[in-house]
Amino acid sequence: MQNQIIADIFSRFADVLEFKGELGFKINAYRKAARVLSELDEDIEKIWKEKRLEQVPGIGRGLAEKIDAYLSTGQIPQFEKAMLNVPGDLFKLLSIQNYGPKTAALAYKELAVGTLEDLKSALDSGELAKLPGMGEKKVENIRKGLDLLQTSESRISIGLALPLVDGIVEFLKKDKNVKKITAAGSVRRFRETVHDVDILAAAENGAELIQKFSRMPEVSQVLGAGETKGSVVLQDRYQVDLRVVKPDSFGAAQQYFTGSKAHNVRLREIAKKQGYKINEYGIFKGDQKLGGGREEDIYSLLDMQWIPPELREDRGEIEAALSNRIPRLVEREDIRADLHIHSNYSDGHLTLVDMARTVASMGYSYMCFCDHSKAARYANGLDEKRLLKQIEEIKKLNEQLERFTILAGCEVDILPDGSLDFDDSILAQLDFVVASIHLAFKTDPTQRTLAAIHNRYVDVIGHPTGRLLSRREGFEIQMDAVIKAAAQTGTALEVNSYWDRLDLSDLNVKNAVNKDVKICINTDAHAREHLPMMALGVGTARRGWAGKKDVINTMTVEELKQWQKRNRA
DNA sequence: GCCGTTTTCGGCCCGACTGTTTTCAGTCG
Repeated sequence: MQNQIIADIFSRFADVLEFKGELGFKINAYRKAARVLSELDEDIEKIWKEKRLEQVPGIGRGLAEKIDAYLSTGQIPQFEKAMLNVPGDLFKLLSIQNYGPKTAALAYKELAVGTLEDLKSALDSGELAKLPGMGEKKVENIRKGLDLLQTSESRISIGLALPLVDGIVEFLKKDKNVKKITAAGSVRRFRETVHDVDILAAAENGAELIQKFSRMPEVSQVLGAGETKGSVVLQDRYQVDLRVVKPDSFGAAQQYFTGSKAHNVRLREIAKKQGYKINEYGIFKGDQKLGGGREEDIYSLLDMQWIPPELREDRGEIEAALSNRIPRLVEREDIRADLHIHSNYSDGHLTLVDMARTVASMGYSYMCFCDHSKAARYANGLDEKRLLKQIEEIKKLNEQLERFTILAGCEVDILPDGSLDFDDSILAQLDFVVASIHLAFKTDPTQRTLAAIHNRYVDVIGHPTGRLLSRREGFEIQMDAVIKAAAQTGTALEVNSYWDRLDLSDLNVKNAVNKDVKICINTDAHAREHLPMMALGVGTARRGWAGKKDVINTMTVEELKQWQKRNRA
């Protein structure tokens, strides 16, 4: 798929246009096309061959011609030409806070600032300060922006951002001035990684609260602090923004600051057509404020369903809400079991009984131990003998339990030749089987996964793409083929909730659910503290439009056993 | 650049904060 490559080209071209001072609308057109392309589930090359490019939203005649040029010759002449007179490091330079396209263009023209090193020299020598419109503070802010770029995390995993938000919310909640407070932005939408953390509060005295916020002990830098908006850096790494509004605007502000930007733009266009105006203070007709205290006010006045935050990405949710087709998404409370949990039989930290007790205390009605198989030597994987011993121990534990069931399963390795690490005669003795790739990532992961899907005992493919958000791309696996095969056999695909995995991703979930493939949301917990990450997996599944019926671990244990018969019979 | 039950031309979301201004431009979300 060349979709992402072309999306990146358009996105870079938008930067170039911005640097050259082109019209904002044109720049937006490129950015929108880049976003649509990167989220498209169909191969752009196929669409191109079938001459359907202009049917893709955001692609018109001009961009279709550029895609055509790229796919036939590997080049876009306009882009090559436009690249000639821009700084080599333009894309890095533009990512510096407080150093926008206008300033970058001026510094390039006057001082030939083309790289991060050039910029640092121009700052140190005082040359930058001599440019028109530059003052002492502006220069200082650019220096801060450059420092921040080099020290801060560019994107934080949702698994790290959520606890950060919770901590700040708890701290600010103690202020009597605060009427309401909540996460907003991409954290509320449960994006897998976030650029910064947004918090929204309702209070009468905004300036006072923002002062308190900017003086929190973890704050290492204050980027701004006004009456409604404060922005700080925590521990030199994480940017956190706080917005404060009056209580009667809280709902409108929640809508506004939850985004996404693309979602909001669409919503405001619709509002405008209907004669309304939306901003962070409310929804208005003329000078009259019609609502804003509750987020539902906005959507209902526009004659559409309220949209869960996880769907607000302009991926079809607005059309669905206008025609009453927003699905009832899976919720954390729907999850009856965690079906991929490790014990100290392999590389988990707890004994079977200790882990089972903890899982049971979380309100689940059953669970499954899935320890590693023997090929996973680094993880103390189980051979046949130890696996059978574990099955026996689980049987005995079940005899002592009421109203909670432990399933005996395994996370069996998919070997480089596509076979599984245990024979079918062993797998047949298990209650539940997750099959995963842990080694030889470059050895034909697609064919190996397909082979595992076709094994009658495999219930779920574990972390199907193998990605680690902070460390590595997934292996090169053809998800469309995997989804198609899973649809045929009824095999489920895992949403692994571990903060660094979130695998499947939201878009892959959406594609799978569209093809009626079942999802299994698991924590892959190796320790007690991993269990609450179920919320991250549920958030990811919701972003993929998954409903309760799409998720197998919302079933009762009896229903699950019935479901397994589709293959095993 | 895209797009069209107001339009094939003329629209294209809306506001806060900062700094350097003396009424506003640049940046950001």
